[in-house]
Amino acid sequence: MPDSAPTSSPASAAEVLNLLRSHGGRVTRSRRVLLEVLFAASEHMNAEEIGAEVARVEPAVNMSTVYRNLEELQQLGVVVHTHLGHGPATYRLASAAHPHLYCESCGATFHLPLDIFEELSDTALRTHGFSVDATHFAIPGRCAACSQS
Amino acid sequence: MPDSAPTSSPASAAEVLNLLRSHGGRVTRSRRVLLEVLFAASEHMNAEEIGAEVARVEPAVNMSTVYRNLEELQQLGVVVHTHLGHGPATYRLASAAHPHLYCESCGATFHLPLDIFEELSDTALRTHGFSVDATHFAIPGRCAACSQS
DNA sequence: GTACCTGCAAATCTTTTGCACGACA
DNA sequence: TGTCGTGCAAAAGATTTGCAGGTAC
Repeated sequence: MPDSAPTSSPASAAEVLNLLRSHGGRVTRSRRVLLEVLFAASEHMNAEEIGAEVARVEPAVNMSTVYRNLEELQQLGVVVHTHLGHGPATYRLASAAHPHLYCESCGATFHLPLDIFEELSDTALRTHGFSVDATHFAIPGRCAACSQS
Repeated sequence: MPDSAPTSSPASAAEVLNLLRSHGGRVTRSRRVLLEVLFAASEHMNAEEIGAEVARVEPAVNMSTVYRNLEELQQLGVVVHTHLGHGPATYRLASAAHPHLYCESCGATFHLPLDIFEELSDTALRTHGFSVDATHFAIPGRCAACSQS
């Protein structure tokens, strides 16, 4: 299995299944449903939520299968995971990745445009030769409501 | 026990012990040694490393005691913890807190001056009323060496 | 003396892994 | 048919918690 292939972000579950096949993988029920869930998701979902959603269509999918398939899809570059503060990782399609603010007090999250990281990324690259990944961990802090109390 | 008191960062273990006492806490051997370890630390240490270091002076300190005391000190505002990528949290004196870059490939960390976050913090505050905590989670990415390969 | 701390063991939560069986190509 | 995927159960790692006994003040 190759490392994060720079694929041109597949736009449907069917395309990802083809990609899987072309990498020697097999198309199974749980993979098909997992992908449908991910393509239908509007919000971040953690592994358990994804498993629950998959189970609505395909009961008794095991969490280990969910984790293994999410890992597989991450290696194909189709899926990424993000850490929002403490607690379980959240997963989504790589094409939908973006930076987040995460309130450590109430758990609220806010989406940010990628360019908010521009200056920081440039500085990190210039001073340390370091390439910033702005989407893997949320920026923690306190939201407006929680700052007042 | 009060929430994160805005104390004027104590400069020695003895000062923190006084602070503890003034909050109804007691000065115990494990607390004294834990503080000495933290004041002597030049690098980030995770809970296990701290426990090992404490055990050199005071054998058989239990990890649960280490965790409980670290938590206590965080509530007093004396200690903070930082997450460097996946893996255990690292602890240090709040007065020594600063942002980090963390290489997801080799695990190397780089210290950053706080002002590298200035623009991002300003934007988050202006657009979302959000106060960024730049030290709680490291900025992930790839260091210069790992970017080449 | 009493409230607070500690050790010990067990529980927690998320994620990973070993193994034998079942299914896609 | 042979390889790959799955379920199940158990392990893993980091941290938390309940409880009974010990200690600072």
